[in-house]
Formats: sequence, C-alpha cells, structure tokens
Amino acid sequence: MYNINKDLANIFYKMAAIYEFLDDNFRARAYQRAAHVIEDLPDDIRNYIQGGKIQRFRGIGESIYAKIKEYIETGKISKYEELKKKVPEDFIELIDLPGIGPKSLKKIYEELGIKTKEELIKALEDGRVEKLEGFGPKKVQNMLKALKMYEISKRRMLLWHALELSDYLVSQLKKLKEVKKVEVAGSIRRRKITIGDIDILVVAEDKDRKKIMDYFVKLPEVKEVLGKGLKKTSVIIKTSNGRERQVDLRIFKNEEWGAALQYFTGSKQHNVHLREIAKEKGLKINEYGVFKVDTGEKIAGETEEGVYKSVGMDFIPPELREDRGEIEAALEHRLPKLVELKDIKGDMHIHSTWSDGFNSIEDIAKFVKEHYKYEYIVITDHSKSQRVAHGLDEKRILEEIEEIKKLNQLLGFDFIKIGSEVDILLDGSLDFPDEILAKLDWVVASIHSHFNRDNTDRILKAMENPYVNVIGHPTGRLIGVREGYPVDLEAVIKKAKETGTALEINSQPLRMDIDDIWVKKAVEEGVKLVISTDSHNLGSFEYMKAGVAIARRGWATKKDILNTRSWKEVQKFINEKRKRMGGILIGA
DNA sequence: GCCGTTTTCGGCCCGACTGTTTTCAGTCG
Repeated sequence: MYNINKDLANIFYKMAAIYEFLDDNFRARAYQRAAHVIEDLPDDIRNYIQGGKIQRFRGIGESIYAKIKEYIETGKISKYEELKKKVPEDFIELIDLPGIGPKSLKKIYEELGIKTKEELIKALEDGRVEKLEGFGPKKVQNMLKALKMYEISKRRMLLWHALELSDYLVSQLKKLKEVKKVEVAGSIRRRKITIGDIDILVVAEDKDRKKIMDYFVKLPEVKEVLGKGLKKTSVIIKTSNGRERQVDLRIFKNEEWGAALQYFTGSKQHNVHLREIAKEKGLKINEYGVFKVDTGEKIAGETEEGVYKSVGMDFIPPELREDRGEIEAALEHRLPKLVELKDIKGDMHIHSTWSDGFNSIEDIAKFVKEHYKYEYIVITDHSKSQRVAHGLDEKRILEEIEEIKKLNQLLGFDFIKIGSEVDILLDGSLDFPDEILAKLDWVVASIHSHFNRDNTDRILKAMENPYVNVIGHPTGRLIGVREGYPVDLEAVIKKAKETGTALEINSQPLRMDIDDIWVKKAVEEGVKLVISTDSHNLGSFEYMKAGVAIARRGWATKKDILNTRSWKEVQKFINEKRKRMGGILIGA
C-alpha cells in the first residue's frame, strides 16, 4: 500500500505557511506540529484510523483529524483548496525561504501586486521594493541573496559528509589554546540522516572572543562572511567537492555551556516542548541557563544533565531529541539505554575482490583486526545474478569457503565467517540453492533488480527460507538519488518477527537503510537488527559509527542489535530460525 | 489550530540580531 503520510504532511506544512502569511501564527504552529507528527509515523496513517476508531496523538485534535479523514476519503482537503486561493502559488514556497519572512512577502504582495518569483526578483532589482515603508537597500540585497542561496541550501548534505566537514572544523578550532571547549551542535549532533547548516559552539574567555572569530573567518575554506560579532559569526564554507554550506560559530562562557549545548542541539520541537514543561514548573530555559521565573535565580546551565535534571528529567541523548516521546519517557525515568559503538562485536556485510570489493579477504581481515576490536567479520560477496558486480556462482563460492578456511588457519582462529549477499530473484526465490546456503555462516538476502514494482512479495518469500538471516538494505533507497522501491515495511517487519529473520541497518552514507523511524518500529515489534557497513573498501568500516547513530535514533538498545552478540550467540539466532523454518541445524 | 487535576477559555518558548527606525518590527535558530 502506498504510504500517504508524506503527501498529507506536505499539505499541512503548506497550510502552515499560508497561515503564517495570513498572520495567524498559532494556527500555523498547530499545522506544523501536526505535519511533524504525521511525518514521523512509521505506518500509513490510514492504519491508525480504523472503523471510525481514532488513535490519539498529541498535536492532532478534532479539526485536523477531520481533515485527515477527508483526505483519505476524497484525496483532497477543502480547507486547503480554499486557503490556496488567498496566496499566490509561488509564495507558498517562498514563505519558508530563509531570509524572507511572511510579513515582508505580504507587504510586497499587497502594495505592489507581485504574484510570482520572477516578478519578485524584478521588483527587488528595479527599486520598487526598496521604496516601500520599512524596506531599504540592505534588506533588498539580503532578500535577493536569499533567493539566490535558495537553490544551494535546498540540497541537504549527507550525514557522513557533514560529520567529515564538522570534524575538520573542530580540529582547526582546537588548535587555538584560547578555545577551552568545542562541540558540534544542531542536527549533526542529533545525527539526522541529512544536514542543513552546521552549528559549532565554543567556550572561551571574553577577552579571547575576537581572536577566535578572526581566526575562524580566515580559515582557507571560508568563501564568504555573512555576519561577524563577538557572540556569533556566520560564514559560507566551500567544501572540497564544491558544495557550499553555512557554518555558525558561537562563543559562550563556561557556566552557560550546558544550556547552550542543549539549546543549539535542538530539535526545535524538542526545545519548545521542554520549555513548555519548564514553564509549568515556574522555570524559564534559555541558552544561558535555567532560571526561576519569580526570583530570577539561576538553578542550572553549566551541564546539559543539569538542565534536564532541573525540570525533573533524565538526560536525553541527542539522537532522541525529536519530540517523539522522549520527553515523556525522561520525565518517567524510562528512557532506553541506547546501543553504543563500543558494543559492536563484528561487521556482517563486507565485499572482497571475490566480487566487487577493492581488497582481498586477507587484507580486510588484517586491517579490521588491527583497527577494530571486533570478534568476527562476515565476508558477503554477491551471488551470480549480479554480473556487473562479478557475483559468484556455486563453484566459486565453494572455492571462497576453502580460501577462508585457510586464512583462518593462518590467523589462528575463526575470525572470518563466510557469508553471501544473495540476490532475491523476481519470483522471490534465491540466487543459490539451499544446499549452498546451508553451508554458509550467514546469509544476507537483498533486492538489486526490478525497482519499479512493489517488492513486498519477493522479500516476504525470501524470509520464508530457513537460511536467510537478514534482509539487506530493505528499501533500496539512495538518499537524494532515487526513492526506495515500493515495499510494505509493516508487512516485512511482521514477517521478520514470525520467521526469526533480522533486518539490516545499512550504514552506507547514501543508504541509511532502514532509517530511524523504521528502526523504532522494528524495536517496538521485537524484531532484531544488524548494523552493517556493506564495505567495499577499507575506509568504509568507519561507517559503522553512522549506522549505530541511526540505531540510537530509533531507540535501539544493545539487545536489539545482533552484532553486539558473540558469534556463539549469533549462531543461536541462526539455529532458532533454521529449526522453526525446517532447515538443517549448524553442526548437524 | 491544540491543550488542560489550578483552566473548556485563553493561553501558546525565548533571546539576538538586523535594518529600519528614533523605539521597534521582522526574522532566525
């Protein structure tokens, strides 16, 4: 079933923009919040509204529920159709554009009758806008710049690339002895899958502020300085691959550090919710600390833990701060203990030169043993249908098994496990017969063809096979390149639970598949997950960090992640499925 | 628009900066 959540959320975001334009800010906020809630639902919204029975969500009340129902039944929302007539079509998009606000747009629309983006640019350039009351040359310049930057900023950066860039900037700032503390905040710290701007926070003495800001704007990668002060400086950085990113640097006092970090890590929804609760308790939270409203006394701010504690909450890990229930859980002291990078005991999806990897199995094993504290790795080269990836046929995978046996003898123990990333064929059967699969330590089954059809049936059938242990990159999406193939992940999760099959969190920067929303759903359903790098070269083993981050964003604990287990424990998982689905047990 | 064991009406996060003003509105994060 095609998931309508995204379409519905988009409509509500647009309605919010229109209400902003109409100066009805509270309504706008209500629609924004509803859109956010719907976007975060793993299941199709129709599943929550069955037979007139409505599941309650915070932020969706009677009126918005009625509109959701109307959309489900008719494919339209009449209120939206009505609202659209009040705003020029181009403007709905422009209202969300950073640098131009709804008030300015409204004035330009009302006084000059401007209705399209092209007309707006023309009126800005020929001086008509400048003559309006409240406008001036600077404002006009900034609006033009905002329009120009729009196309650039619209493309968000992949988490991995943002991490590389922000790590570099942090390392440069650490070179100054005046920088006492430095941390990346914002969506990078929350490990969102894609990143807009980069926020960096620093602790320093007041007298050193100028020196730090001067140093920052002189970094060779800085292409343009958007604003420079002693508290905040904004620049445009040009990355090595030619992309442009806005980076904000802010300096705080040590006693403000926790409050600043909390505030600038966001998310916005999380912060708003947190402050509402603080307010109920007679407290005020800003980026400098937590204060009692009546006396103005500061009661927290030096550490993030202190900020949360002051309102009666446990510390909330940054990856959870999306207002998806973490605030309630923190108040009730029932936040999960999230999985950590150090819990990972092995990588279970790796390609070698036997198929399309760049390194020999021997080089991979030596490299991983030297750089990671893993207990095992699983080599999972492609199967024969993947001709372009030099997939292995039956004869060659038997040879690969022998090769790995020899290498393990050299290493002195069974560090290398033999697996396969076996193709799921069009009819849901697998690219290897069961006799071969039964000889393998671990089987990843993936879809690499027919992306346009609904592939739920293929995946469900593959999971019925007793030797398939995990479904690789379950949606097949490439972020910003192609959408995933149509697949009913709800049914996949159900079948995974039923058959004892795991689902992969593929850590490749472009994949991040499955994502945090579905991880959370899988965790709730008790389905096990595997965090894998799908490495094709030695540098890719680092992607495990990103995979763990996605797992954490999905509320996963150590027990939800299979590759936090010893190999003996993994084998138990394998045998449980083989037993249940009628396969040959390990060692039998 | 949503929400509520103090409220079903009257609230709805908070501060900095910018550009335009001469005390403030608009915008951002």
